[in-house]
Amino acid sequence: MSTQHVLDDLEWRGLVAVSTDRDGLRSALEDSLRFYVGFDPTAPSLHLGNLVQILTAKRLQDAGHTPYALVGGATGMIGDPKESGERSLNSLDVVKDWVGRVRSQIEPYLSFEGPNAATMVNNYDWTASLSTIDFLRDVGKHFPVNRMLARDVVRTRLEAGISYTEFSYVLLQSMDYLNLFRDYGVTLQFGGSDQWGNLTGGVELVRRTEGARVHAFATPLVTRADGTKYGKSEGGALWLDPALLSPYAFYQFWLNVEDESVSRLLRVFTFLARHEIEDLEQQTAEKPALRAGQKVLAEHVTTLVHGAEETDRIRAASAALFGGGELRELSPETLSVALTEAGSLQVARDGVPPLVELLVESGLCASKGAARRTIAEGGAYLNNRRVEDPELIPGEDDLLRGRWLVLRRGKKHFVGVEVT
RNA sequence: GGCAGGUUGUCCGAGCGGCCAAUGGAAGCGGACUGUAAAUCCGUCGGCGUAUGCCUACGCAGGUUCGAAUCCUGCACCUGCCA
Repeated sequence: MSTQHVLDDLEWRGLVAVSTDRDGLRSALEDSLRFYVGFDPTAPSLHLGNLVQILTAKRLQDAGHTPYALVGGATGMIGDPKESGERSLNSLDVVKDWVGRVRSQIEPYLSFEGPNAATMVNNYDWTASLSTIDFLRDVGKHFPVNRMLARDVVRTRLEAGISYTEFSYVLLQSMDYLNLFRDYGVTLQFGGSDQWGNLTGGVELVRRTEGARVHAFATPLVTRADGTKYGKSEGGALWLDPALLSPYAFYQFWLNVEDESVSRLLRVFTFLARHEIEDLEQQTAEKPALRAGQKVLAEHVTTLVHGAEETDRIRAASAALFGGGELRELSPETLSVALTEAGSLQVARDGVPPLVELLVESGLCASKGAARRTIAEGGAYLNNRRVEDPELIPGEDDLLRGRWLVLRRGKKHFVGVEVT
């Protein structure tokens, strides 16, 4: 696909935060190799952070390498230790359900045909029937506890407490690498940088048991320019499942990315060529107000995740709502598409409630108290005009095209009300 | 096992009998400025309510008191020191 070394491309995109022996990795990637990346079903959907791994896998596949996408039916039953504290265990049924969902979220991005077709694997297959004795003898023996205790996550957790279950997680993931090496000849694993300890655990296990040198690298954590996590201000994780985060909200997230991060995110999340990205970077630097980078980023990633048709509708919706034009002049079709994308609710014509209640019912405000506050602060708008009377009941005159009301909280939260 | 200290709102962290829905910081939310950006400034920040009103809340369960986040008893968990 490209004459450029795939490692150069990954590094240029900032996707390699840390790796095992770089020269070794480089020469390993000269030939077609088999690699794997794992996803634990710890939620009903994957999120933005996982998308980095999925896209990185695709980049490697496009470069001629063979992907093994692992879904952690076993590791998901355990949960890897995170700094904030012990996880609560999920039942086998829940995990199985999530395995299916996660799996179907990964599949669209990889090719399952051709000489380097992808394979989906589930570590439950080689873990479920493993006996404790075999596990402790064959795997446990290779893990010095003093080394395990030295890991950052573990050290942090020693204060607050960590169960043996989570402490043992690294053994399971390392065993995955060993299995995939033995069964499929996999010689590269990558993951998020918070997985580095687990990645090297596998590399070391393969070295100790098979005497083979395999590779690993970690992608950086995707954060805001100031280092904080994305998703916080959006009121939740940035899910890929449209049922958990509407494609409209997904698109808006990208469109609102701060200038400082556009370049980095274009590199990580798009398949645009280097010169196209550099061009956008220049535009962003020269005329940031046009937000050329954000627009391309939003379109590209939304198309990738939710498809071109959906993206078209969202673009139309965004233009209608944020365009600054008179809402009354929008065609019925545009209005309907825009408000359906942004989110809407239906209300009976003879029972239109006062503004406070509309704000709550639409989900724009969490409670009546919050709605009153918003109105008092001047943050409530009907059809893009500020409304200061909490008891106002929208009438016939307020209806756009005879049936729509556009409710807005703050600068950019819209909800449509369809009066039927 | 003994001794000492801790457990407060989304998070951190004050309060130590009434003036406490609870100081302060962070996050969040709204406004101003701008570009649906960042930074900054201002406001707001448990629920219900037109209300000086009611309800829920300071680890859990009881008790003392006219009145408790604040005092007492028991329980759970955490931390430190000694075994």
